[in-house]
Amino acid sequence: MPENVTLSRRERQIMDILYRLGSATAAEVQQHLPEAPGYSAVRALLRILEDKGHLKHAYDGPRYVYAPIVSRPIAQKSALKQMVRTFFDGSTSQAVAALLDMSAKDLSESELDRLAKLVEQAKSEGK
Amino acid sequence: MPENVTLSRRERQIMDILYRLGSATAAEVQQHLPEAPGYSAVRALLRILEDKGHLKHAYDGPRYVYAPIVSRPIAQKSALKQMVRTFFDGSTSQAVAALLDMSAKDLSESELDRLAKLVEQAKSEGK
DNA sequence: GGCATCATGCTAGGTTTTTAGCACACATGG
DNA sequence: CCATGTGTGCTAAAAACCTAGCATGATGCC
Repeated sequence: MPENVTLSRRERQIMDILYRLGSATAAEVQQHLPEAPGYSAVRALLRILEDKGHLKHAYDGPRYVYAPIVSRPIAQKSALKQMVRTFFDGSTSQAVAALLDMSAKDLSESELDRLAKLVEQAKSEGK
Repeated sequence: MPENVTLSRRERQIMDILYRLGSATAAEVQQHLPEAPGYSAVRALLRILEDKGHLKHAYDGPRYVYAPIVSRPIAQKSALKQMVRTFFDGSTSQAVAALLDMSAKDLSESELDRLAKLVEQAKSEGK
């Protein structure tokens, strides 16, 4: 379990990439890093993250494939909580409103229907 | 304008606090920092953040009150984008769904109504 | 077999971050 | 007046972060 939640700059960048990709090799991580450092540096950081308990590696043939230890759903939840707390005074509905406002035009009809259903469902559950 | 977006660990913590509080003195920031360092250290970091263009200070009688330069709405948007991209494959509706799922029980009737309206509105606008 | 290739493990340094401490300025009240 | 408390600016050094380079082992191919 990752006890130290405050990651350094590079560590956070790497974790973000891994959550985005699901899992990745050192080379892939390197490709996605902004202002990418050398391959060695990336590997060293991956090892550190593994030591700290944030990552694990598996073998894909000859090389390592790294993946976060905390599952995506859990990490999502924790990130959302942090976000709502920091930027929306703890108000989920404010956050949802901002999300909708931000990308209303990108949402398809069916996605909007799905969201409407979710809101309905929340209503009935709340009663 | 803040050109360097990648903040260090402490810098990010401080910016989060300031977005949460709106504005704060050095002492207040210190109180909210996890594993808070000494007062001097906090002030030094605030000065650095100001140099980098992330913060500005105003005078509240004898002391400084710091506030983010990038407005909350803009920062919200940017943080949400990052979040959706990292944890939800770029899908806003997935993110909304997760938010609702996470805290459906905390939402009041009226808040849910408001969200339903927003979804409706997005629908009509999208057409 | 021997050689290139590609992987990992490790470690030493350079750089950045983070911190505490000191110096100074300005109020306040005994 | 002058001691005291509370604020800021600055600086040096400790700590953490980040990086490159080298050693080593496995694999594949000529």
